[in-house]
Amino acid sequence: MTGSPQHPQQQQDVKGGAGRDELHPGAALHHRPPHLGPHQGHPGGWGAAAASHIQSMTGGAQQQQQQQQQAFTVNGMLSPPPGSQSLVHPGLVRGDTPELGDHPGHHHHHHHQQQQHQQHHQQQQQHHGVNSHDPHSDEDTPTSDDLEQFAKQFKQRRIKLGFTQADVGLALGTLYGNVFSQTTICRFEALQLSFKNMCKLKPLLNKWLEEADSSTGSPTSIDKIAAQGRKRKKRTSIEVSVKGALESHFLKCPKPSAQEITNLADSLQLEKEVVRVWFCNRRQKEKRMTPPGIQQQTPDDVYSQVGNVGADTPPPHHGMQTSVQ
DNA sequence: ATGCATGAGTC
DNA sequence: ACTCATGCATA
Repeated sequence: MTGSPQHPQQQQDVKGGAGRDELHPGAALHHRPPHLGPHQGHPGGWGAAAASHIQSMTGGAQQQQQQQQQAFTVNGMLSPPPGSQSLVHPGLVRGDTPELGDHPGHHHHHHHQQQQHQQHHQQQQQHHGVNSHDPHSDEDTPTSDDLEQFAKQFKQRRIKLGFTQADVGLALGTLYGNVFSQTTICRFEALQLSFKNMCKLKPLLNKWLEEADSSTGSPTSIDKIAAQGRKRKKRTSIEVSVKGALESHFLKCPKPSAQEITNLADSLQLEKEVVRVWFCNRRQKEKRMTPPGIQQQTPDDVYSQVGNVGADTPPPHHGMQTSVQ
């Protein structure tokens, strides 16, 4: 056995078809210190929402868009833990805006509605009177809507250019010195990062877009940074039944104490660390732009609920649907 | 595309 | 110990 560990890392990206060689960053590297914006203290829940669910397939320039849809109607009316900030569940419904960069000419909308609850404001700090509301400006802090637009456009162009998410990650390394994995790029496109994180990555990816666009067909020097030599714990696979139990507890108490965790771990026969990490990750998920529980409204669905219009459309339905794709 | 995991920075 | 950014490994 020769032992060829071939790993079919097939991505949904089409590469090679566009005759893509190594892209060459003729702009060399600008040393840009990765500093975070001093604003946004803690975007625990940015509670931003882009309400736009009028999906219309105009034309045929519609790229494949299949995102995750964790079907889990979470926190319908759970009791907020004392002392902790109440979980704001942004009823964020991602809508597809048919107007993308490839559609120059008509741009009409802008309905950014920042629904902020009792939480302290954490974003949208535009003063100094130096910035205007220009969605194309990369100077001011973008809004959730802008990020959505950008992410969509980014994915489209990336695919069009024949680059994979991994390629972009490496390219960013050559351009800025900051390499990113396929995972991060993927999450950016899927808006699965926190608002703050999205804002940080947007300029970089935007720059990459310009570069890739300018030097179309130009070669690049792929930098392969291999800094791998760590003993990473094997990924623990948690059974679905156990996951269900964890989720149930999460709904009750998203932040269990150490004792609770120990207790839970014992009940489920899992390591305490595993349980602790699970809760941490679960909390992070809630804070993403596309929080679990949201369901994308497909054009078909809009007809299924038209019989409910006219009222306030109360969402007191707490059903668990296990539909993941 | 996503689940589990690591580590730096905070509280 | 938690949050937050990020990624390896895996489905």
